[in-house]
Amino acid sequence: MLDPISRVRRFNRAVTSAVGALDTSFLGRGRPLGAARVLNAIGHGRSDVAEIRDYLGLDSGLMSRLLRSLEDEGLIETAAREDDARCRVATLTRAGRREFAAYEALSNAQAEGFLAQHSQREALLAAMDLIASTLTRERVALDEMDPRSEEARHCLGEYYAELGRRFSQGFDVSLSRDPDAKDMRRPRGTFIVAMSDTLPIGCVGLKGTESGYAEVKRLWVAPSARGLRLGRRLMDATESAARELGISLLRLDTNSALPEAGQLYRSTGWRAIPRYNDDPYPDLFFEKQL
Amino acid sequence: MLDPISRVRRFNRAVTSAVGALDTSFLGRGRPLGAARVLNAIGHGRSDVAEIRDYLGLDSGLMSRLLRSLEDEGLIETAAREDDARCRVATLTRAGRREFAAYEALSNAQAEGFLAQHSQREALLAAMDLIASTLTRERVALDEMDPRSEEARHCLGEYYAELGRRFSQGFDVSLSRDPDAKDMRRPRGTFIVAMSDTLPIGCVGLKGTESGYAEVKRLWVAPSARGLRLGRRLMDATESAARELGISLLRLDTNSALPEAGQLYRSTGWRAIPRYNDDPYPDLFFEKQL
DNA sequence: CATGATGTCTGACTTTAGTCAGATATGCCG
DNA sequence: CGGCATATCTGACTAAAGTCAGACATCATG
Repeated sequence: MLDPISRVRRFNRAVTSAVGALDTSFLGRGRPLGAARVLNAIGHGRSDVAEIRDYLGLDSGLMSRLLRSLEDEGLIETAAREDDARCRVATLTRAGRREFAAYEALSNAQAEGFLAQHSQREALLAAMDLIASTLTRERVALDEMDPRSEEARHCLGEYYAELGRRFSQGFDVSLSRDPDAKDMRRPRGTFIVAMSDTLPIGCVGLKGTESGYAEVKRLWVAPSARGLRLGRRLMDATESAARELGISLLRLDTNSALPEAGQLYRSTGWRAIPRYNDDPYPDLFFEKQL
Repeated sequence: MLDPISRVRRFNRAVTSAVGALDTSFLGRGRPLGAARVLNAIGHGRSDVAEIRDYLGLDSGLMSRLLRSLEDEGLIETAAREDDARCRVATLTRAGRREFAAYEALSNAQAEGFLAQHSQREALLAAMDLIASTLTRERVALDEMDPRSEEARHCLGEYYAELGRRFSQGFDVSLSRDPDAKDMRRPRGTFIVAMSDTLPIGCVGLKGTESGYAEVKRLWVAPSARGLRLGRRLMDATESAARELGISLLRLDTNSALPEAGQLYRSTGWRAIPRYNDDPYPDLFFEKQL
């Protein structure tokens, strides 16, 4: 029972029974699972009824009845949406928020209990991130965001930390030509964050310049999301954004200590060019005509 | 959304929807999940009705009806058990084996599809092993087995391979005092394998000698199962077995290149003693009075 | 403002899962 | 053999989930 397929299936069995246990713990609050799921979806900020229905994959009749039962319990209120009275929005009442908090506490306790099983938390978390990223691969959203947003700053922080580990001389942002945030906002450029569920797992910046080209900066993919071809997707998205912005020439610099990046550029139509700036860190320079 | 709890919960969400997708694919064969699960349990070699019921957590009434429906479909046959006619055993018919094979194919395809998502298969598999071992931690069974069994040989092979990696001079079993299998069988000694589901994830041998003590040999825990205190459980089981066998003094040798092992022995009542054999590999020797 | 599309709701229905109290057959033990 | 335990089966029930057709209000558009 040691071949890859058996190992995946052992994982499936383990996880199936764990999921079942969590569902069972949710039943402890005296309400069927369907209603509990709707309540939790609302608690997590999904207010449009159609969105919840879609998210949970429910029939509209069933959905309507579940909303009614939550209303009867006094946990939610529904109202027509301001801009389109055909649609309904649901919000938690005070009692609903209390009940939602109780479900959150159950979920958190379950998660903590799981982490406590293992004496090497970080290894366990890394394994979970890897699997979650793989499973949600097709659902990774590439969102244009402000480079100063919390998500972007998280990615950049991880990116700098990794450069520090991988460059033999370390990495100090202040010595590098740190791009100005305004150069990575439309219409001069953009900044794209790859979001898997609520977790930022990659980023890339497009920095407008005055020199007839734009630069690709800060391409980073979280360790747990490597191997999923996310770097390529981010680069494709950057090129699309550049075309939209009327940019026809892209440049970037990188370092030979990051071989997977160089590999990606070479395999996607980038051409090595001579050094075009005096940043101390890069030793490889590329260009791509769109 | 980067704190540990959120990461665990992101994993839960990802995995819940994947499990749901597998269930849905099973429904494609025109039979409710309950019946499909029973059929698969039988296909995987569980023939006793009581055992299946216990494994799937089903009520006896429900179980009986599910068996009846599979019988009506011509997929299984039930009969009274030879040695106890109150119990029933179920077996697949020819059609049942075909149907079971179709479910297996679905499971395998799903597993392969998942592996194909990722370009670093081994990392993904290691992550799944780690999580599966953590989740099934309480269900790990410590089974006494023949040291020549397939499970035992797998563990020993992994153990030797790891010593080879960790000893600077490598490891060659033939140079070591490889215990005779018969010394690790009752009543002289024993060999214990830790089984997680169908996967052997650890082992330990108790080797009887003529010298007034028994030796603990071949303590190994799979990398994916480290951090779960399995080594301690294996050692406890060995001590219990030794007591049962009337052994009152245990010895073992180990190497300082395996610090976690030395740490375990020191923290569980073992006392360092002088070298007591001429094996070239160990450099640390311990003894414990039971 | 008529028309068709959209989103929600209601009623009537089915399937699946699960519970529980007996009925029945068999095994074990004195 | 009687009496009790065990394993399964049957019938009668409930709860939850899901399906489907049609009703109704609202929106967008020509």
